[in-house]
Amino acid sequence: MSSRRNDRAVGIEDVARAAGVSITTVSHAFSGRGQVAQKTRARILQVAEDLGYAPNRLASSLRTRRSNILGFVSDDIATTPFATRVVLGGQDAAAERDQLLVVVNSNRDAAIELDQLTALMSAQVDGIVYARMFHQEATSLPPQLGRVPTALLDTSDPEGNMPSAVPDEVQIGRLATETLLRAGHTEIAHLTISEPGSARDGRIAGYSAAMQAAGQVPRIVTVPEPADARAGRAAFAEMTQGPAAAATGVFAFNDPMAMGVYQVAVRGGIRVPEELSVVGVDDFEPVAASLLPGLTTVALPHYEMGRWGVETVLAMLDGDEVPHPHRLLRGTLVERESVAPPR
Amino acid sequence: MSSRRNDRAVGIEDVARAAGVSITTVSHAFSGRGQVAQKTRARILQVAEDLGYAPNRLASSLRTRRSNILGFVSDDIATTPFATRVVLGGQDAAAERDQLLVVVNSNRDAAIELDQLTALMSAQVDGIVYARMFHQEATSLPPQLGRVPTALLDTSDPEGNMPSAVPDEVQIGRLATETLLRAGHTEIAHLTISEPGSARDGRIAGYSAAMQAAGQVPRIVTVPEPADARAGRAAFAEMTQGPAAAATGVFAFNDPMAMGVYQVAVRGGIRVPEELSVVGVDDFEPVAASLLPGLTTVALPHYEMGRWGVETVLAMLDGDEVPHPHRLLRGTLVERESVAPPR
DNA sequence: CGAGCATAACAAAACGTTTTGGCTCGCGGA
DNA sequence: TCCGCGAGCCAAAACGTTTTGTTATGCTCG
Repeated sequence: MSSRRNDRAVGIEDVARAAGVSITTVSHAFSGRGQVAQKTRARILQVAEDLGYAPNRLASSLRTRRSNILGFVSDDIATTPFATRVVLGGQDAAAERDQLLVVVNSNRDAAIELDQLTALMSAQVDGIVYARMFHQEATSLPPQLGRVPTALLDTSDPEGNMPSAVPDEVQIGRLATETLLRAGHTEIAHLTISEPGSARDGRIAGYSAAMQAAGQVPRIVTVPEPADARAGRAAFAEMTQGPAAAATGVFAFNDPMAMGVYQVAVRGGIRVPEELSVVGVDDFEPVAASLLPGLTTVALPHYEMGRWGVETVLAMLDGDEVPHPHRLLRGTLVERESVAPPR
Repeated sequence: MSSRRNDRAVGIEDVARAAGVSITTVSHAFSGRGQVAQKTRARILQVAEDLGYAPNRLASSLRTRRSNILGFVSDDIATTPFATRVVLGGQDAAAERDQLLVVVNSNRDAAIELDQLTALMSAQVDGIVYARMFHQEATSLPPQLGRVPTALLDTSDPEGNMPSAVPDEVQIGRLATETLLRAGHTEIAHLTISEPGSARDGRIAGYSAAMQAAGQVPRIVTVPEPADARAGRAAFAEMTQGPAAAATGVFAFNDPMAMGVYQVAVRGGIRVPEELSVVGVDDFEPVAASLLPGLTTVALPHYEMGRWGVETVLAMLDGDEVPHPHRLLRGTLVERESVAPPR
């Protein structure tokens, strides 16, 4: 009733008529492309404003062959909360550059993924950022990819044609370990999972390197489970029975595992951080900040990855050279209260 | 090198030429609209397939005045993890109906929100689902809204023009309370926040109603803080000092607060669920499932809200009557191990 | 045997922009 | 006085579809 929903929206022609100029001139006034007198331009803009004119992006996309839409496809946005942050980074970068971001997720179903990719292509997206939250390994990428400028997140292109960004897992492992070393710990255990993967392997490598550099012996405890609180409990329990029982510092593969460590520690009367220092990886707020004491942890560069993804695709569209065909993004330390000097 | 990226994409005209028919006939063959002989149709589809033809949605949108794009605007997708689930519900519903969903979020900044709404309108979205994760109160909605079919989530339209859906907070409060009652508890406290809001108020109402119906006296403990683990700790500590000290069951406003209860309980040597039963609200997996013991909690109908949103907008576009102008969505109980009969 | 009628196909207009290639002034210089 | 030129504007062609209105081709029926 209030708004006249059924009226044909006001178009460039209405503005032209109202301003007493041609369509061409209105277009020029907006884009600043041709020659249009200051006075005319001002009048046109005013009229457009009055009429509430907003250019129809569909039409202009059709003509310019540029939709200003980017696709963001992820294999899992639901179960891992980190996905949210990479999407967020992508959205922010897209918004800054006036692009629309269409986020689709396949729930790890290859068939769905293919459908969605075709849907995106059909919608004439200018580019795609493709994120693999789940299996990070460079398994075969969908063939649809690459018909349009594409950037890869959390995975890489076996053929090396597409730019990609992943977290620098080795640096992350080193940073976590060094945090404990710097606090004065010498007996430091790394609790992780047994299933190989670049996150696991890299963090182990970083941990080992840091320990060796400090002249300490690495002690790695693995459990054959998904990396959650239960795994943390199991790993910590196992640690206290083995050669790493004397550890005063624990580097957990991720925050949920660190949470598990807290749980068995508190039950065993072990106080964090007085008797046991722990550091995690993720900075998954609802967990890390809620823990008591707050968990010191290495934040993964998820937001940055998202940004990098759309910025890179945009750069490719502009014809720019992509500076880093494969980029490692650093983790950063978030200090809370779970690390203290050993007694 | 592999794909010819710069070639003009194959269009309907290429298919027509290759199949030896007119553009019109190709279009008909795809849409099933006009009269086209079975044989011709089959040939056209085959040719299209061979050529890898996919219709240009931009062009068809322009012509049909239907973009098949929906906007999903949320005021906060980042900090609340629930947002993810409503977005997911929306995405699934959109994918099923072959719509693209553009998710934008304003981080609670009204100016940004306005920009994004204009961007969406300019992109000719067919409809909008507008979610208010943050302040649920029906504060003034942006005027841009309603120029296009719109559904509201987690808020409602003061003027009653737009359909909306919110969680049935009263039912949720009642369900949580009844879970404890059913287990045999009679002394049940409700830990919540002091700042009014429909979630808080509704859950209090549901709690009180359930208690009264059971002939028990409601005991509500409030703390003036954001509803996180810290608040849970504070509320539980306060509870043990007051008239509710004898409570054997606790209904926490949400999962993080329940987590806080766990924390002070374990420190006080109170065992969950043997000596204390607790139920939360959210079913925020990474917390609820990780807690030890697993938290029994009422899952909010977020995924359903997301679905409802896009389905409702789509129904409006189809000209259907919307059956529930304002809809209450029920929470469902997720049973884990934090509830047991009192001793 | 011709009128009437499906069926199958097509040409052309439209959707709302951008862009190319003019056209028309008015003015300065020769 | 005429030419050349830049500034300012415009008409029309594209972009890739859908849809409207038309035409051609048999067939059926009276």
